[in-house]
Amino acid sequence: MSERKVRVRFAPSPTGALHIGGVRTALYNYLFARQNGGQMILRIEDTDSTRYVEGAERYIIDSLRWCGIEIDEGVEQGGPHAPYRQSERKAIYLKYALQLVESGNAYYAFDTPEELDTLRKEMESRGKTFSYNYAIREKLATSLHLSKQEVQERIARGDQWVIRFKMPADQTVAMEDLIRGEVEINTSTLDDKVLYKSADSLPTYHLANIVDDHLMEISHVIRGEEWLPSLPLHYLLYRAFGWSDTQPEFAHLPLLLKPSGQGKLSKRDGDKLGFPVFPLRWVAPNGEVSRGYREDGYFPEAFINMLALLGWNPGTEQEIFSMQELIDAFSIDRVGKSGARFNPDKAHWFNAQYMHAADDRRLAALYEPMVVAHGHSCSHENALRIVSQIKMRATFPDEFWGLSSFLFEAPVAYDDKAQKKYWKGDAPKVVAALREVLAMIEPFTLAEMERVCHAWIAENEIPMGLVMNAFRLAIVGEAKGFGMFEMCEVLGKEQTLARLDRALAALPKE
RNA sequence: GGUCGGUUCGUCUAGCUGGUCCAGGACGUGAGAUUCUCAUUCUCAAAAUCAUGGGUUCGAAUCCCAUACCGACUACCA
Repeated sequence: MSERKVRVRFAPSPTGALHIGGVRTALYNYLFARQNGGQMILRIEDTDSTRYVEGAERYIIDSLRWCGIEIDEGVEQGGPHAPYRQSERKAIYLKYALQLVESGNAYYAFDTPEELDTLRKEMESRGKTFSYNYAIREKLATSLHLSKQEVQERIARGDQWVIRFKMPADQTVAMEDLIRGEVEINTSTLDDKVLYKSADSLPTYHLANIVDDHLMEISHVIRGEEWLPSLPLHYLLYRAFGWSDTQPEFAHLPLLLKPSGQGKLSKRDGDKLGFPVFPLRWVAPNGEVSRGYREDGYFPEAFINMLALLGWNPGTEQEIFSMQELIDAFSIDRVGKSGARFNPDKAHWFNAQYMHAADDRRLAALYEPMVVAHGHSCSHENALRIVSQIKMRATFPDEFWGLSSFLFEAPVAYDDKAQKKYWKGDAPKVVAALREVLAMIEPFTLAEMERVCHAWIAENEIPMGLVMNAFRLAIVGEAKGFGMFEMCEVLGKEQTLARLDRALAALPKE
C-alpha cells in the first residue's frame, strides 16, 4: 500500500464557477501529488445532464491554470485513462452496474420520481421520514421480488428504471479517514442509493466516482467534508466490486464557512459576501456577474498562499509560502478538522506582502498601461522607478495611479492644511535657495541630488523636516508622494525647476 | 427528526503521546519608536475562565462521559 504510486484527482462537476473551497481542494490534491512525486488528474464529473452549465468546464481549467495548479492528466492533456469527461465514458458504467445486479449487490427499481415523491410526502405528513432502504424495498416495484420475466418485459417495453445499491441491514462499516481517524456507522441508517439512471443512460456520482477512481488507479481521494456521509456507501461499493485491496485512502477536508451567517460557502454566494468567492470573474448563464480574485487585483501566489493556510498550517510560524515551499511543507495530518471562516482582512494582508516583494518589472508591466490610459506617457526606466516606490504603499495594483498621478499632472493648487503646516517661517526662503542648488546639479540623478543637497542642508544646518516638507508641498501640491529626490529624478530637471518656480510665485513669500 | 462530524483570543490558528500553557503566533484594533508626507519597518498593549458540566489523575486545553451549540448529509445533484 505504501509502495503504491500516488495518483490523486480533482473531480469537479461543471455546474457553475468553481468557488474558493473547490480551489482549495484542488490545491491540497496538487500539493500532495507533487510532494509525493505523483500524478494530478482532472476529471470532469458531468453525469447530471440537467445541471450542466455552458462554460463551467472552461472556467475550471482557466482557474486552476491561473492558480498555478498543474494538471498531469485530464480533459485537455489526455492521458492513459482518457477520456476524462464522464459524459464521454457513458459506455463503461452500465456494465459495472449490471455486474452489481448480477452479484446481488444491486437491483432494478421501477418507481418513477413522481411515485417516490408522493410516497415521501405521504410519509412526512404522518411524521415519518421516507428512506428507500431494506425495510421498504420489498414492497416496491423492484427486481428483488418481481419475476425475472416481468423485469425483462418492463425493460423491453421502455419502462423507466434505475439501478439501486442494495444496502445491507445492520452491519457496521468501519472506515478510516486520514484527517478524522476511525469513523464507524451502521448500515441500517443508510438508504439504497441510485447508481444508474436509465432516463439519460448515465450513472450517478457514486457509481461513476468509484468506477473511475478504480480504473484511473487513484491512490488518495482528497475531497470536501460534504462527502463524508457517503463514505460508507463508497466502502461497500469497493467491497461489492471486489476492489477493496486497491481502494484509495480518503481524506475529507473541513468546509469553508460563510464569514457572517452560517453554512458552507457555496457558489451561489457569488458576489454577495463583500469579497470574491470565485478565483476569476464569472458570468452566469442568466447574465449575473460575480467578481473574481484575479480581477480584484490579487496575485495568484498570494491567493494560493492565503488559501493554503485556511485549514492547514505548517506548525511553524512561517506564513509566506511559495508554491514550491507549500509542496515541501504540506502534510495531510496537519489539516484541521473544523471549518474555517474566510477573513478578507487577512487576504488583503497576504496580497500586500506579495505586492511589497514583487519584481519591479512585473509591476511596471501593469503600471505602464495605466499611465497611457490616463493620457500620459512614461519611459520604462521611470515606470520602474515609480513602481519600486509605490509598491510599498499599495495592496492592489489599482492603487498605483492614485499613488503617482501627481508625477504626470503638475499641481494647480496647494493644499491649505499642508501650507499651514509646512509653508511657514524660513520655508519659502529655504525652498528658493534649494531651487538654485538643484539648478546647478548635473547630471540630475538621485545619487547626485542626494549628495549635493544633503551636503548643502548639513552645511547650512537646515532642519531636514523644514526643507523637505516645504519642498514636497511645492512639487506635489500636498503632503503626499514618496522620496523627494526619487520623485525629482522621475520628473526631470526641467519639470522640477518649473514646478518650483510656479510654487514660489503662487505661494506666500514669507 | 435521524446519521455523521466539529467546538482554543473578533477571525485564522499553535497546542500532536497530560506537567516547561495563569495558553503561543498571525490578521485586525490601540499606543509608541523610526521617517522629508504617506507607507514600510520595529516595539509594546488589550484580546480565549481552552463551549458547559462531570469524571480519571498528584496534575488536563490535552484522556473518558454527558449536555449545549454549530456544521454536513439525509435527491433518479454532485
